[in-house]
Amino acid sequence: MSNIKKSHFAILGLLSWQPQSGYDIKKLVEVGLSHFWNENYGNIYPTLDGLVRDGLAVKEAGNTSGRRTRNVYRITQQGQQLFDDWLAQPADLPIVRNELLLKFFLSGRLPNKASLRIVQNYQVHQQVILEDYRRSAAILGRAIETGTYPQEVMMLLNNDTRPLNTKQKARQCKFVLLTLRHGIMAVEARLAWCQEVMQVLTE
Amino acid sequence: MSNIKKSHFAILGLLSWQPQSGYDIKKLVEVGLSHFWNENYGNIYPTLDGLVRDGLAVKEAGNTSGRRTRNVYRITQQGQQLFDDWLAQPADLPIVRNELLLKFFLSGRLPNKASLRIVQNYQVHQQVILEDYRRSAAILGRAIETGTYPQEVMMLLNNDTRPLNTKQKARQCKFVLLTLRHGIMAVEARLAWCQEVMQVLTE
DNA sequence: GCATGATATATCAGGGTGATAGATTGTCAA
DNA sequence: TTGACAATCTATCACCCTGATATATCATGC
Repeated sequence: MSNIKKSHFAILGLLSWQPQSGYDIKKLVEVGLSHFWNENYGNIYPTLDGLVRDGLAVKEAGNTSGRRTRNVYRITQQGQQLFDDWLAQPADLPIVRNELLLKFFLSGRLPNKASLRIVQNYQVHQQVILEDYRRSAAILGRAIETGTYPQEVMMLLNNDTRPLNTKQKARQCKFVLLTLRHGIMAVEARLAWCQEVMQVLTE
Repeated sequence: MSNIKKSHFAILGLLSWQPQSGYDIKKLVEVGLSHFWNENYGNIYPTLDGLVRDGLAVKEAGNTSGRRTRNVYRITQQGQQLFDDWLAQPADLPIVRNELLLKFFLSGRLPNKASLRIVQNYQVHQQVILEDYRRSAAILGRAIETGTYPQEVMMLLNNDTRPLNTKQKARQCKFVLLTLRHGIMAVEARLAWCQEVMQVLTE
């Protein structure tokens, strides 16, 4: 039962965050949640259909302001109830699949130079990601401090059209920022590991 | 092409580490690699069959010292070549699926108390894992320092039967320890995040 | 002798994956 | 204005991967 329909609940939960389309969900996960979650179309659309079938969400005609028709999904009270139950359950441990670390581990048979090359590659990639995260965090932090939400903030929330009151915005900003902090600290830890390993392997 | 046969190469690489059975592979991954990789039987056995079919590994009758027959797989030169090529390719970024963080994120709609409960749950679990990792790291560190490899070390290497020379043992210990350090630093970062978030949400 | 647990192989339904097709609309420059 | 291009949005597919479980053998201890 552990992994069954985990994405099911994830998508349901994202609808509880705000009503949105399948495309919005994909974007939101890509932009703001990518450091700890992922979803793809092949899963999103069938799941949304399933949610509607089970009465956990309803399909609405989205704001067609000039654009093509959007299917916006809104969570129902029944869906909200089911999601809240799931939220109260203990969660499984994080699942990590780190190909770079696997390569490092399996490079032990070769000379140190090969292992070092892998670590350096790791370092470069994580450095880029770190700067990206820090930039986003700075934008969010500034928005929360000043209480102003410019375009670039709303893009991080993937919410450039729907009106929200200030309190909602501040709350959303806060939780995106807090989870982003998790991503930043994870990346910093990886970079510290790179430093440590390079020292061990070159001494 | 990104994710195709990633496990394929992982298993091939584990055979390059040392010849072993499907059961050994499962154990090795569970014991020593679980913080950054996972494999399961449903994937291991078909993959091993495939490797043999493609001439990348050979199936040998394992040491049946009292036990039931073991199918031990040994990488071929062709397999080694293919694996080394893969090792030299740049790796994809780490994939993380953190259900706890997802729940935290989606609990923003509720009072702080709900979010705090999730973080506390996270903290407890990671604390247990950290102590476990630190225990293993201490054992490995002692073995490398002293050059002695007691039973408990060989269990961490999942190698309690096959004879290896001292140099090989030391090398294996070193790389298990180095990757374990990655796990430790990742868990420490998560715990630091818990601290930070609890402070923010209670102030 | 018998319960229990470790060792070991194998299989399966179905969940999850990336890639991509296809349709529609905004934009911007030539 | 027209055409190229990017962005928006829905949808589907083959295949990989997952967890759970069935089956069998052997060691151990009581």
